[in-house]
Amino acid sequence: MGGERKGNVHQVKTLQALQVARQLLLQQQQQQQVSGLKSPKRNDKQPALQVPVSVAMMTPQVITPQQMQQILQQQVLSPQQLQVLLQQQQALMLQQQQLQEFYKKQQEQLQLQLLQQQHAGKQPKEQQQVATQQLAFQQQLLQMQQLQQQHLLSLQRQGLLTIQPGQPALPLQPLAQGMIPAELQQLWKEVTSAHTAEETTGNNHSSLDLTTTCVSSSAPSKTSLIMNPHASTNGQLSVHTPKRESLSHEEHSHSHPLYGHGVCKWPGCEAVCEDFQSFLKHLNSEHALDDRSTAQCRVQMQVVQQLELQLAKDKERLQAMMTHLHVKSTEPKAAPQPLNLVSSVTLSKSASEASPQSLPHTPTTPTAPITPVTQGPSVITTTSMHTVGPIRRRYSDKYNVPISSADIAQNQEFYKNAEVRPPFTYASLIRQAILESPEKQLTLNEIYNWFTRMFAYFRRNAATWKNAVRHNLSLHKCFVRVENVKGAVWTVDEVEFQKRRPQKISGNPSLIKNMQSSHAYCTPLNAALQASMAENSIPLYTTASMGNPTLGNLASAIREELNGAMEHTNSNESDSSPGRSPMQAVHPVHVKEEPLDPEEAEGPLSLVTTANHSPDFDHDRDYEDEPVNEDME
DNA sequence: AAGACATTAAACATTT
DNA sequence: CAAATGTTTAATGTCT
Repeated sequence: MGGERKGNVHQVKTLQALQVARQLLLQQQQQQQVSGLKSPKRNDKQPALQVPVSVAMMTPQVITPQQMQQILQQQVLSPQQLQVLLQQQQALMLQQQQLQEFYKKQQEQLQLQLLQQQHAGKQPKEQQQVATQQLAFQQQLLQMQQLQQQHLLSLQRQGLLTIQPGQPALPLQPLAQGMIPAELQQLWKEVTSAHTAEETTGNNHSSLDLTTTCVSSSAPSKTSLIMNPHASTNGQLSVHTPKRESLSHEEHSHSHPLYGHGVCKWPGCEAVCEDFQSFLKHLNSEHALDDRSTAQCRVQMQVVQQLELQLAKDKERLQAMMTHLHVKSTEPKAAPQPLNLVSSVTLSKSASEASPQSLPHTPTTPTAPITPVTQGPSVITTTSMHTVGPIRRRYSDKYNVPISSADIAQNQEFYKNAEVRPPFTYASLIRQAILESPEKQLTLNEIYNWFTRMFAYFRRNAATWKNAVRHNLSLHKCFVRVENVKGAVWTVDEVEFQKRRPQKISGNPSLIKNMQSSHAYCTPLNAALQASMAENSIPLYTTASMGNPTLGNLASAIREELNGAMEHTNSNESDSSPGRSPMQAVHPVHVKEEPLDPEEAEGPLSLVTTANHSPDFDHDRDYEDEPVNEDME
């Protein structure tokens, strides 16, 4: 039964550092989330409550803030994404405000009527009638709001969120506590019941009352998640009017969360209230517990929920990252301690076990001698370095586990900074370097640069690995040297390259899988990718064309849905969506069939050359200047 | 246990 | 000539 992974304080903190925006909304929850943790899964030896704490402590020690930042920036949410999110929210707020104003007027009139009637005789029945009228307005308003919300949600989804059907809003309570006064808590409950039900279940509108009508609906087609962002599953705002009966209008407002700096903090309302009294007055009059407020509240809840989900995911991811990093090397340079492989063990649980002291010495971890790996079907690809190819399995992977790396981008970043030997063969790396270049050809020196740029590990022992690179270039037929005006450049003969792959990795399906996942998206992009895919996919599949990318997307979409990971969509190409059947290997598009003799044919590369892949990246260029390496050896 | 590959190291050969 | 590039050969390890 598990409780998903629990959030960890430290993670939250880290996130905050980077994402100030989110912080605002999350602050409250964060504290409560910690306390809200329950059922600490099996933690080896610590009491449940300690878990989060211990983890919190560990982080800072293990990873430097800079590192974390880098990681977070790339992985979790790009600043752009954040901005988008923020903007959207703001937009929503504005809209709400406008609507409110409009609505306010309407209401005022009604209120007047109400008052009159009340005056006459406090007849609840009459009120009800009036209320009915109000409902008409409210209904409209709600509809509009819902539409807005839906829009927002869909946007969010596109940009960075996925709401998991299976994951009911995390800690609801905290949420309520954090920002909703007592009276609203009731409201919350009401809403929640229906809300959660729908969130989790899908749509059962059974409980809807007024507004429900328009919104929601649309059976969430999983496939559409990615492809049609508009059909947002969560879009269903399932408005079920809480016809709440009695609410304690006695807001024990001590320090009201809705009041601050002399302004009403009700979403979309910024009414200025001189003092607390006037605020209360305002609150009662303008934000009485009516349908409008309810709707607003709901919206807010959604927002919060979204954020919470996001946070949860990010946390999880962060956890995985930390675990991963913790395992491999604590810090880029001089990593005396052999890192503990500990954590990696169970990603899911990582949190709990992330033992307290991240100190160098491995804690009594049970799973001592484990290789750093994740459990599931992990992948190796890297965003930019889409799949490098054959993995160099050596000491480590006896345990058949492929290599960790939840996120590609991660890896890349990771290798860039950590002096960890990349698990790929020289040949693969060289090929990767070449294919990544706009011209698909590099001079030896450029290859060197790529190595040093992409891998911290290769910033040492230059003589050694450079020799290896040279050796590989000469040794393997797949690398073809092409004379050039100002020298010679190296290119890759994909056919040749593939020729020798077969027996190698064939055994590892997961790898294959991985590779492909990345294709789907970038297919059109550059041949390089395709080539890389081909490489992995092994000759066997080569021919099998996957035809429509739709499938790919679909598959990944579903996949995503399951995993619920998809925020970093923006990385132009590539995307790490694990999963995909091996048979869908995409075959290299331009690949020429016949292996020509590398001997005198300078054109072996014909396969690749064609691609005029977008020069989007010139990044290669800028490295020449910097002598980076050399120094050391 | 053998064979295929990788990685390293190093001797040479060629170019720049 | 020195350094950068390329080629080769060999020893050693890792897998399958």
